[in-house]
Amino acid sequence: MATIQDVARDAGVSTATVSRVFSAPELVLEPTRLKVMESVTRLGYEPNFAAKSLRTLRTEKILVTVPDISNPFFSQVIRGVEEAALAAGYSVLLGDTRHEEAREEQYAAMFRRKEADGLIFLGHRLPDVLAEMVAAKGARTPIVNGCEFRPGLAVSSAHIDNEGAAAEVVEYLYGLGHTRVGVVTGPLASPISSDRLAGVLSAAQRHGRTSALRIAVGDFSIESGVRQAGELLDEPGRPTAIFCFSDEMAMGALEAIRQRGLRCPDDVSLVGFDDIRFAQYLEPKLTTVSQPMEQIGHEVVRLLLDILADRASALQNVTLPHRLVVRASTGPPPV
Amino acid sequence: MATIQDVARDAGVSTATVSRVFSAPELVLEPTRLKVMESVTRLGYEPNFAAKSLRTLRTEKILVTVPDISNPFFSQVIRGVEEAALAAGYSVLLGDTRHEEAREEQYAAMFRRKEADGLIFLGHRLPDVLAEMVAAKGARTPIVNGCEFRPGLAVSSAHIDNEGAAAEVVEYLYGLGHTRVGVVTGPLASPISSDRLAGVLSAAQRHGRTSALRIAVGDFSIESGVRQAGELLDEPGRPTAIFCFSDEMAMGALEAIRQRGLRCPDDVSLVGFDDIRFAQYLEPKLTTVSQPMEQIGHEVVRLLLDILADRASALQNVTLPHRLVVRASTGPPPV
DNA sequence: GTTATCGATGATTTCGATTACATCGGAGCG
DNA sequence: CGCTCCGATGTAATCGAAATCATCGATAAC
Repeated sequence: MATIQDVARDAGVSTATVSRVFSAPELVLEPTRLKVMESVTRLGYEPNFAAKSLRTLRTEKILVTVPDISNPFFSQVIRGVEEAALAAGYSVLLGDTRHEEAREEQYAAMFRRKEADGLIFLGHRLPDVLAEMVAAKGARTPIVNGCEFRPGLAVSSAHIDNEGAAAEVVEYLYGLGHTRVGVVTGPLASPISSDRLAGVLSAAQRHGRTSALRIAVGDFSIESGVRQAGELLDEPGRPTAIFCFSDEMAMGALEAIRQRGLRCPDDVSLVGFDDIRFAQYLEPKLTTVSQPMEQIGHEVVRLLLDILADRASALQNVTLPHRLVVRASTGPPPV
Repeated sequence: MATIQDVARDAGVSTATVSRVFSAPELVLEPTRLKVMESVTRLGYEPNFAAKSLRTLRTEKILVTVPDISNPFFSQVIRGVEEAALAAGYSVLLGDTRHEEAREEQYAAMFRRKEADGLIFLGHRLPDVLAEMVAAKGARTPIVNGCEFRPGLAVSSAHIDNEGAAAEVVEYLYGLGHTRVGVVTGPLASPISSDRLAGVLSAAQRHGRTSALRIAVGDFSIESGVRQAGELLDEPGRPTAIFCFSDEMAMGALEAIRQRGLRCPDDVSLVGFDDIRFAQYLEPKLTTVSQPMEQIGHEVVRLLLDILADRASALQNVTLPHRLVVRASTGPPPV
């Protein structure tokens, strides 16, 4: 592959001029520019990325870590990230952490090695080395959190009002006449789960129905939905409505409901969370909380670009709008 | 951030020794190594990636382009790619092309700029600039194709026997007694679709039932499944079985079946393709062709690593095993 | 005892671009 | 007419690590 020297020699100019043709064309005379461009195309020159990066200390890459790329919720967020990043001239380095701390740290090391200009993490944990960076550089650290919001982390973030959304769901179920509500949460270590649970509890409290709540802890997977919803259904005083903290778990719950010969929503109402593309094609179509997944992706990139461009002075924790989408999986409780 | 010079000074050795501690520790005496390592940890040194990359001409990155990351089939393949790449010390640069040629070319340029050591593309198109590289360097070009197989492209690939699998499905349906079979394909420009269609046609021919076939062209999306399957169902002489070339389209077909008050499999049998995680949680559970998605990801990385390590002399087109998974969405035709 | 050999380490060049600074010729001004 | 200034371009330092080649002391061989 031709280098900038080859082009300079071929065009009879200095390397500085060739460089300027790319990075500041207004500084070079049109005839010179054309001469250079001709050599560029003839030799098939492309600036070497590593050399440029070494000199400028910029990689034009964003590292995105995600707990599970095969989860449609995350892959949709990633899609938004990718789109916004590309539009701003950045490309996306993907890290699937598989919920494992070891991998999170592996990617943290990549970031420290300056393999990316910024980091977007969609999980809830921030490896220690990165927490140190944040502690040292504060709001100027190019690290942003997506989907989750944990105040202690001291990084900017974009997410929905998880607590409010969950409360809304419970209010909605109470409004339909349900009293015994089962909840399948995600791992409680993540704010995404604990915030939603807080919303559930506060709604239950408002209605004095805390004791009629049944809580089961899942892990956002379909299988845990089958299992945990199944346990709720098998308890005496079966809930007439189940609220799962992800659509995937709701798919599992639907399976558990069917396995027991029950019908949804006639015997058990079901609510999911996320509104992944498949939610509206389930049978029955799933009532769920819609999250603006691509928008979260866009927003999180915007926050990061602000930091990278030194436009961000303070932390920003952006709350994006959610929406309860009522479909066919919910109805009044059986009489 | 500390540089190699800082460490060398701090440890009282030359930069060469520090470098060796990382890249060839067996060449340096244990006491020296420990002394260096101590400085490394004290200063929090991490080798600068761009500098290393410039010198070695390697990026330890694999660029993966995919037509749609939010498609569970692709995200599962990506998962396999990511895993295998990480295990080999590579990280993954993700490119979502959204089926758009412009984006494919944008990523092709990245590859030419040497932002990645190798390219895995999961679509069916190879941008011209890359085709030129392949033409020039032959089987040593670090470009590999996943999921699809187009002989003309002259790159190694990993995929299933799409033609055989599709033929198998049709044979299975004929075996159940179906005679009028509808097929919803993907875009015929991609071998993934045309190969499967070829399989369908050859099976139909063997049974002399070509004229009873109904073909509709979809685009792999749920919505196109609803639409195209709907059209097949509305034609006179409604098919008693529908074969969709993706599970997502089968989900759409299921919706179309329900919209018409028909039941699956009693009135219409349904077969999908891919066996995405959700297939077995649909109602009815979907009969489909299982593709080893993560394995395709692993294999494609292996092929690429072979090329990068200069172990690959000839093109390899690896066919991985598929499996027809019979579930509840298929049965004998109505009497 | 001299020399070839080898293992450990250091000095220096190199990778390919960016960029601060230098240069040079011509326009503008008094 | 001479000086300043400016626009266009060139020169050369620089980014941080890797790798080649040089060095030096010690050991082994004869």
